[in-house]
Amino acid sequence: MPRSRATAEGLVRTLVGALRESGLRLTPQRTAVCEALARREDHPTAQTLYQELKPVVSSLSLTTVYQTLDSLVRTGTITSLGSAGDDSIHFEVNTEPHINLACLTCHRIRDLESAAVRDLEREVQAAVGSKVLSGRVVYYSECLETSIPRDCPYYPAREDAREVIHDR
Amino acid sequence: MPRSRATAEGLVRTLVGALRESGLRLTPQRTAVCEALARREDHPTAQTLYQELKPVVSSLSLTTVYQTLDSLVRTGTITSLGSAGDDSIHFEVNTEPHINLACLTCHRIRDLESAAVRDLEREVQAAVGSKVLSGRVVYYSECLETSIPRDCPYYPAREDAREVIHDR
DNA sequence: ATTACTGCAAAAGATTTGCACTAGG
DNA sequence: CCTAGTGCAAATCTTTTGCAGTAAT
Repeated sequence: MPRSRATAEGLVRTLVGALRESGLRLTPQRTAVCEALARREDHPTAQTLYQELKPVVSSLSLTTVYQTLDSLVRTGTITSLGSAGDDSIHFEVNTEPHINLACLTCHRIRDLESAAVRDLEREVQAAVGSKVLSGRVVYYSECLETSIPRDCPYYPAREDAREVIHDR
Repeated sequence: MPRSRATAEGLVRTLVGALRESGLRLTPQRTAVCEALARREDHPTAQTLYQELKPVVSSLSLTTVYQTLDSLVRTGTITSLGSAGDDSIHFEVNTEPHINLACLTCHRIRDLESAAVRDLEREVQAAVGSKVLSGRVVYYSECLETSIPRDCPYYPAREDAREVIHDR
């Protein structure tokens, strides 16, 4: 289900707000990154965001994308999911407890609703003295195993297919 | 709870056996990596294993450690947990469904029993058509938040202080 | 005005790869 | 034997850092 415009706009406000509240300055570059994050339905990497934004915001550097993502992670408004079989870090804007299913074929990540994950959060926090900052629940599925690549939920597994699929 | 000798020996057999059954040759280097994995109680990285084994098995290269770990992951006998706040990949020998709690201070990972995680496995497999190969449930806690480093559940970061210090 | 933020280029690291040699089976 | 496996060094690639110029507040 695609994210509604209203939701996306709310997200931008959340992200930008988080930065401002952290005492960080509101630059056009940072705003652009926040907007892209709110707009996208997938789990982009720094490179992905950079490639998307660079043509539009020519005064943008990869360094700033990394820096902004880092700041957002520290505010807790986005989450770092780690690798999805490729070797780059994917980010998650959906902070609701849920399952991430990473496809080792196309390196895309799908979100799954899950009641059990909500229990987990509680379980973990209860078991730990220190504060739990974030968590990730990632499962890996190998679409090639089906012998029918098309069975990959995100088929076709092309690197450039990212913008085509919206199954967040 | 330390791993009993009997368990550790069983583990070595499991790991070595998995390699053999994959049609891979049994070299002293691979055996050494399996033994180290079975012996350790933590979640080592390739570098950690290399540093531990190199003095003993001088004919060991980092390349081989990586290659062996990769093979083991593919057999499903060990799991890749991803980063723990440092930028290296930690491996998990315990394939039982459980929670991994990573400390962002010392970059070590603790295992937590969890009934909910077992439910998760089922939930995920049910929701997906393709085969789920592996999964990881990792939560991050920031011990520094307590302002008392000693509150880190893993403090002090003694024996493998190498893993502990580097804060990229 | 301050001084945080930015882009760029270089650095840092972790992991991978090419290759010729070595040794399992 | 035969070819998979190995070490080494170089290569890759992602993420980080140093620095001097630029702009948000």
